[in-house]
Amino acid sequence: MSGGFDALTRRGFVQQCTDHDAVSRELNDGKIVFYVGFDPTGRSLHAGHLIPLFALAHLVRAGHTAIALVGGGTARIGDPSGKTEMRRMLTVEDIQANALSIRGQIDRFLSAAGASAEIVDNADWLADLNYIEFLRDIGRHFSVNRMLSFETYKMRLETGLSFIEFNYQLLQSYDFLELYRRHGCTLQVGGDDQWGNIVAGADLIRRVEAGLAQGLTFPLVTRADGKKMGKTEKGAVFLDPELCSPYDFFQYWRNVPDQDVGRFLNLYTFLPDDEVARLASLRDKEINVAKESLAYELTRLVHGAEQAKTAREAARSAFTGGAATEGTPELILDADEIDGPVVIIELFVRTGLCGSKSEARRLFAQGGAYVDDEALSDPDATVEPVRLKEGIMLRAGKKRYYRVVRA
RNA sequence: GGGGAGUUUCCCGAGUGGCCAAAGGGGGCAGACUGUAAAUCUGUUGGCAACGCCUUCGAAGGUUCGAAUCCUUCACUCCCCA
Repeated sequence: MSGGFDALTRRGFVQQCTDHDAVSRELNDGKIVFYVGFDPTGRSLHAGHLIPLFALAHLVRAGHTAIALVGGGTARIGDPSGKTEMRRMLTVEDIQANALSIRGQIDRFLSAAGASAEIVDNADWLADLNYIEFLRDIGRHFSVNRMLSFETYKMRLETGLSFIEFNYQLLQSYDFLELYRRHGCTLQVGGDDQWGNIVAGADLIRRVEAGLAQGLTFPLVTRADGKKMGKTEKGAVFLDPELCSPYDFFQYWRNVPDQDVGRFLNLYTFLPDDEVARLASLRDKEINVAKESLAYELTRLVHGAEQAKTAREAARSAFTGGAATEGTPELILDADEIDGPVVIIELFVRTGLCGSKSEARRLFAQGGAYVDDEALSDPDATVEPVRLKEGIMLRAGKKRYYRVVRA
């Protein structure tokens, strides 16, 4: 197995390298140990973490050994890179719980992707560090002058940077050193916002161990329409099905801007190059086929083939006229809470289709409320209990569906 | 430690005693157009038992017929000096 670097390049994963020649040689012809870090600042990974996960899988498939580092130690500090404000501090318990669930997600994704990685937590070596020793052994290698010149700190110097966050780079560099020592890890990969931290780590290894380590970053993916990648009105596109249902996950990718389709197929699927090229060349209406493939492939990797098929079918039937039943979110009403006609506005609110009754009234007034594909305008409209037994399909606007049934 | 500026509805940002549920922009939602895309145009955007009522302008008090706007204390943020 080889050609790891070429594969990454071809697919658009390479943004910057510390030493292009060395990195490409090692990844193409050698077998190395590399690592990528994930911060457990939330309970679930989200769309933004997919790039490192895919890159990791590509490299493992090419014969390299991967370490996925969960930053249970560094999460206690917060990475200022690319941020405008300090993050809310999390409790140690939260971080541990997050770390646990993120480990599971990494495992699940990688096995679906036909790869594997050793998962480590930097809390193991950071949590009990001795401050004085750390300053003497590690801190002395860092120049404040040089750190301040890094782009990642520029923004924060405008708005304010606390000392604790300023230390983040030292800790991440120390991680790299620690993995170099323990596992012979000679490459760190990560998003381009991590460039400064990665370079600092490679420097530290050179200074302390006289060793040679490299770094490689991925582009920070943006959308052609300028919307934030992996963000919807409701929040981030999480991998956890409880935070973002497989259907919503599927729909997010199904609705990506045209211009992004080719690039995303390369980054977010393992479809072979020629298939990607074929799909990416589709135009106009046809491009919807490509979008569906993108959404299906990615949903399959994250949620499994069953969920992916269900989501695809639900989406298809929802948008080709007939309202879907499977895969559409469903609200089940207890029989004993129904004792007469039910006001439909209430149902829009209960299902979460509308955030409040006022919002629901507005929806009705603007002609965006449907029950079983019939537009409703009367805000006082009700449904008979008999009909609820069969189940009714609520719809808000063109894309949001919810099924309501009486138990 | 000293001095200064600030904290407004999802975000940015106006508003300095009644005409303020609070300008404008962004975002969101809905409608038209479409390809479940983009762009564009229109409407809408605190809540409710809704021509009225209730809650909101960092927190708590106070002045006033009446406060986002004035006073007091507290919290947090930023800037300058040490």
